[in-house]
Amino acid sequence: MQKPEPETPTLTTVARLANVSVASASRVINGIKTNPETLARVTAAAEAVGYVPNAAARSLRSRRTGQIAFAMPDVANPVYTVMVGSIQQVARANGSRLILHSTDGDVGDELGFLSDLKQRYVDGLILVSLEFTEAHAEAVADATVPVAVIGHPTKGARVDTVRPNSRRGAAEAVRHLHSNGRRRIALVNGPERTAPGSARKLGYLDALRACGLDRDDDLIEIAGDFMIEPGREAVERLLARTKLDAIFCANDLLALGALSALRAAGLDVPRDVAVVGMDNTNLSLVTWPPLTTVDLGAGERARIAAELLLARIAQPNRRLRSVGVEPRLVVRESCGARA
Amino acid sequence: MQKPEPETPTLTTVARLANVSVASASRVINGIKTNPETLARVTAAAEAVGYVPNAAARSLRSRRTGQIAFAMPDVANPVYTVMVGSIQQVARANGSRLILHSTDGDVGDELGFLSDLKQRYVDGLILVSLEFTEAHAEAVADATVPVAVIGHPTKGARVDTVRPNSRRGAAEAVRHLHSNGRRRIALVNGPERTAPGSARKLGYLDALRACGLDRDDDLIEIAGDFMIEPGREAVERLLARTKLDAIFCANDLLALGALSALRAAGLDVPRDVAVVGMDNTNLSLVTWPPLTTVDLGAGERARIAAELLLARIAQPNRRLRSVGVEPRLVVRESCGARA
DNA sequence: TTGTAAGCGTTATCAC
DNA sequence: GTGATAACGCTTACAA
Repeated sequence: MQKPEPETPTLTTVARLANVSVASASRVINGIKTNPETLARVTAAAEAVGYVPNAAARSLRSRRTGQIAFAMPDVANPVYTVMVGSIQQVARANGSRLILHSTDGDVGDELGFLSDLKQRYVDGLILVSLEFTEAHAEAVADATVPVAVIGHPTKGARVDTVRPNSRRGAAEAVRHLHSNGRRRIALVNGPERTAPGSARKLGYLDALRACGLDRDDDLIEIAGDFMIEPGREAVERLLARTKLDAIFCANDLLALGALSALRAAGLDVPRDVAVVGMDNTNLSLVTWPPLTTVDLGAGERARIAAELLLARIAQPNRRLRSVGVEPRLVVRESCGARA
Repeated sequence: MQKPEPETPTLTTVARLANVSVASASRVINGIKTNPETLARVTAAAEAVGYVPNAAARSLRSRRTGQIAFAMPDVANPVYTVMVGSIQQVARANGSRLILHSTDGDVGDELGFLSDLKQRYVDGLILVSLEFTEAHAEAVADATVPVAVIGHPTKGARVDTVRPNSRRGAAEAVRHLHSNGRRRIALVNGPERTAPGSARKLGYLDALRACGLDRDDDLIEIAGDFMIEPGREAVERLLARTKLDAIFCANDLLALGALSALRAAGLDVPRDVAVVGMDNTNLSLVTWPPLTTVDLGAGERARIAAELLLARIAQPNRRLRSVGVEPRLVVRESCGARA
């Protein structure tokens, strides 16, 4: 009962069947204006044999792959999931496919991926890098396809950029805590060598100054990573060494860890300790109590980055652009006023 | 200051520089055994000009793209995020790239994607379909590249398959509730036309029977989708019409919605109402109280699917395989014993 | 408007 | 082992 295995039809097959040249067939397939007569014949022939153009041949010749890539630190962090959704929408509207790559925040892996771009399997890349180095700038420079960065590239890097303003966002969060009567406000940060880590610390310090609070390094704790478990451990260390009535966490995952550590310590949120996170991920809605957090516009940043990238692919010499997206405090129950 | 734009080097460039034929250069690049002398020369030349093979040309000739695709219903559901991570590991170990596609559970979109496969931009597909129809089976049949399905394909579909056992998982969850003294156990299900929807309902009914509980359709509510908000609404409807002391939710997202509705109604979990979810997503750890749930082995299923797919790509005529993954109840605080 | 023909950059099949 | 050379399936000048 083995089927006679029909050869996959090529453009030549179609052309022959329609009694036209491959050139004409190609034109019809690509929607280039042609005589209605031949158009009909080619369309019919293509339909008849179930013709589908071969992607490799097409991109070899046209130098377009119809694919863009998105490289991010961590697929499991919902903030990037949101970005993926956003980018996929733009890509789909453009008829492009999306290639995903999770770098685990590893600089070496990022550089490797940038270098892979030279294979030209993709028309461009959207990169989220927590730690954009000079090496990144160089890798981008000889990448042969355009790169759009979400984050903070080094000065002079030839990339379109979408910048969050997490410094201001962090400051807003801390000021909010202060205005609710909190005075011992801790910072649970991720690694400070990263762009988010350094910006959020600066914002925290900005706000302390603005509120007339003294900086107390006992209130600053660094988690090994922007993730739940490190967040929990960081808060355990904090609780062991000092008193506090509020914690600003550098992202929502850290905040989830914080909530869990506080609960384990028998502390009530927000009565004893208020907590604020950052990113406004869907997780912040399902914690108990619901998490006050700072929305850095992940979906919007990703959408803009995708649009910038597609625009540059279409027009490689346009001026570089850099767009900022402003933060927005989202108040929920995790940081009510002091009892 | 415009650089003189060095042409992107091709294999010909390298061959000329190394004073060998393109054929030899190609062999070296592909690690085919050659005279150490020429090997050295080619390697040096390639290095010197920064040669990188062109993906399109390569796959046009070799009929391999080095890419696999993963199509799932919803990027935002953490259960699929876990799968993505798992698949990416296997793909990376194999030197393959991963293309992601979110179908929104839309059957039409799934069929469209299957049909796109004919463009051959990918060596194979891993598909999660909630509702695998005859049309899917046909689309797969003339797909020109292998497909592995996570879920329940129709009989006779020519695909490697990884099956969850959510029927048994659901039954286990409900039996657990019963053994904790619950007697009015509700089911919050997703659409029953889907495979998970129908399997989980069957499991629920199995367990009722096994525990000697009567079926009461007032205790069964269907959410419009396997998501948080529909889960919340479903529970509101339930509470409005009947008494209950436990809810089995067909996935974790529904359970999050349930927790939120119960809280809003002033009910304590687990004292008044116990809740069990399904999928053991990372969300189940961060709710309050932490969610008892059924692990259907998402990561493992995805890993196996990826391995089956790669094996078939390497060996298209091997026997079709179908692997089952068994569920595991994960007990947390959301369903303690009756007070 | 349509056809002819020249590649795009590789890999694979041959002789040598 | 190595080198010509013919594809792979398509797009695109250019000529008709």
